[in-house]
Amino acid sequence: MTSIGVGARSTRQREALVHVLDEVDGFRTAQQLHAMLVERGDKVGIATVYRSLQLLADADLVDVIHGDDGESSYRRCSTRHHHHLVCRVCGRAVEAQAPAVEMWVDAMAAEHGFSDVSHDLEIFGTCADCAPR
Amino acid sequence: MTSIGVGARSTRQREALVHVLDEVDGFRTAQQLHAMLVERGDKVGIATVYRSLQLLADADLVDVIHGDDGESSYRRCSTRHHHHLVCRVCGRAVEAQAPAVEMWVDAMAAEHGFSDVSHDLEIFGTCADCAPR
DNA sequence: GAGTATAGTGATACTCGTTATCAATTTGGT
DNA sequence: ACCAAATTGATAACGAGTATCACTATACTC
Repeated sequence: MTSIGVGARSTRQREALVHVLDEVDGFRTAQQLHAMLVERGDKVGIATVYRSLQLLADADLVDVIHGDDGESSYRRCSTRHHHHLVCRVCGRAVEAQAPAVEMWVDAMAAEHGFSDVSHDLEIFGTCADCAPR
Repeated sequence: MTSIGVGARSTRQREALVHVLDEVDGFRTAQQLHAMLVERGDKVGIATVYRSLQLLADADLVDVIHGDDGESSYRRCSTRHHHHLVCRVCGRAVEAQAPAVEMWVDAMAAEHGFSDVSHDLEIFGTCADCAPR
């Protein structure tokens, strides 16, 4: 059994990436994750990091957020639908569910005749640890 | 008085961009807007389009959304806080306000000790006109 | 355990959206 | 009209992410 997905092979590189993802509880960019792997002594190419992250994302094993600068950040998380409260400074994230939001979104979309609806809600702030005293 | 912001000069290029933005009610990428300007016969460099869009965005005169592919789209809109229901196909957007969401977000952030909180909520779907029959 | 089809890897070239550079031009105020 | 400062635009540069392709590792079969 692999931690990646059905039909995907278990390789040293993928295991290492999953291991690193499990070590942090915040969002990290592909480049940051690659740097962490190199620092740990795991030799993994940057292309493999991108490919594996895409696999994980497709399997809903990691969440992806798109920053204002267009760079994507990744984080291991639960598979059921949820939103994030993300620290702008350290990337630490808190998962949250909001049934009220889901309902409002669905009603909104239905009212305007939109189908095949999805949504994106991310909350950004500065966490207590990173706040200037 | 300029339509761009305080301290900014009113130039032919900026007026043309604002004009084009007013013509469409959906989100458009910088490249699409540039193409529209060229088609209209307005000679504007692509760099100026990017610079002007950034000015408008900083002045909260246009909204920006970041697609999954990292490309940004822009749309002229009201200055007060709101969310969007955006058609994936044609870019058409409906503005909406959701006090319930705002309240949930604030409560959520306070509960976890986050400060300086902002949020992003975009709803994507296929509008009635673009839906396959 | 050896053989093998095939998925995965990685160095690198490439794409493409966006930003920086900088000389030439335009604007707003005097 | 004059001038300082802002703006423009052609183009070079940048950077995240993807495609290429020869080589390697994995999983499966016998």
